[in-house]
Amino acid sequence: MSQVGGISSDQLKQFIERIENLEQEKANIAEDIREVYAEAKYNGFDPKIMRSVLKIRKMDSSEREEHEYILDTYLIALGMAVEKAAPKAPSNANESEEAA
Amino acid sequence: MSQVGGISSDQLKQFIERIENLEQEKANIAEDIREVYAEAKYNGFDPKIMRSVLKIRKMDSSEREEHEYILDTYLIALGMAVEKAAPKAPSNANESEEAA
Amino acid sequence: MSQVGGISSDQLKQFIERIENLEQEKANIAEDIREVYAEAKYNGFDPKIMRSVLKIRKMDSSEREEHEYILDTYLIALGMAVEKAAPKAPSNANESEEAA
Amino acid sequence: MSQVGGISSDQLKQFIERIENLEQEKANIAEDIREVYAEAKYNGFDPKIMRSVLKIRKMDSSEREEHEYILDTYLIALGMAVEKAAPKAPSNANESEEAA
DNA sequence: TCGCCTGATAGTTGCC
DNA sequence: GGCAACTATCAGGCGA
Repeated sequence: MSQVGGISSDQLKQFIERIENLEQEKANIAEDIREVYAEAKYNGFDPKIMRSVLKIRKMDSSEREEHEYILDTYLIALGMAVEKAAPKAPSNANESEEAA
Repeated sequence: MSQVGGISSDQLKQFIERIENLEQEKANIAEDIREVYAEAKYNGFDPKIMRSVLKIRKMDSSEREEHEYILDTYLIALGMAVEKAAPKAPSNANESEEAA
Repeated sequence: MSQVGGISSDQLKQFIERIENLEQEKANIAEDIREVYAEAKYNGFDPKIMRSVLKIRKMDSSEREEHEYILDTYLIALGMAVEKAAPKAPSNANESEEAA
Repeated sequence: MSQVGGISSDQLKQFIERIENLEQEKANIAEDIREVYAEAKYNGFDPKIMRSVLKIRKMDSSEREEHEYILDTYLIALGMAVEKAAPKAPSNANESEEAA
């Protein structure tokens, strides 16, 4: 007896359980990721910056350029044409900062 | 001259500032809320419990529809409103069970 | 030479890549889940209802503690565990009642 | 009769209602913000970029520089020293990515 | 007081 | 292309 009101309850159950299993796997991996962040943090890396790095690596360069181009246009329009961060000479920009 | 890079900088500025103002108002209110909690705490009320009360009261309004929604779901799952579940091919839904 | 700017680039690279791999696995599983939904839908099941079922099953495990939590909250609110709620000034708590 | 188990239920009610009102105001403002975004979008502005602009305006410059400095350091350590504002030569920007 | 952790918010993605 | 669900990020609250 697997027919209830015209639908196959067994089949539904199969689908439900497959999804539940996959959700569980996904949750496990999310947990693993959190652990890696924690480990990295313990080793002195800033998780927040790591997320920025991952985001940059994820965006392909064309996408990144497109976004930055429009953003620059907006900032210029607002009169905020920020000289972003002196990309040429970061080495001594603020060495005295923490001396870490 | 309010056109920069093909966009209206004045108009953009207006939008940005309106949002910033609203964000500021929102932040102020959040601050007010924190103050009320602090005041309540000072008067001997446990903020954690207060949050529970708020949550419960909030649920009370949305809970009913949620419950009704779940009830409907059950009814549908029981085939009492199957037309919603399988509009295309309810008649042979189980036949394809093994075929998949 | 794995020290750049005072940090271990090798170690950082390890962390970044571990996370990227895990993220990839997670994305794959999310994709699998979407496929299961699609397959179920193809077989006549409403994804929305399936999500409800999942939600209900998930609640079933956490529901008990949630209910107990709400019950506790009510008991506390009713003063049956007041020591937690108003340890400092329970005696005159009501005097300020009208002052507000 | 406003004392229940040693706590002032009236006073509690006052606090609860004040918070609920504030929460409501906050929700209204959030709604307003959404409307401004919608209006801006209707006028041809990209909401996503607008959010970037707002974020930049929100961060004070020292904070922004700090973040970018560390980020650059990480990217350099990973051999991804992207010439941020160099749209001219993106062609080999990521070649070094795997070379490291 | 610091670090963790949960809940709120913002952003992204997939679906219609 | 808009809408809705889901995910990730962030900030505040909590406990050690």
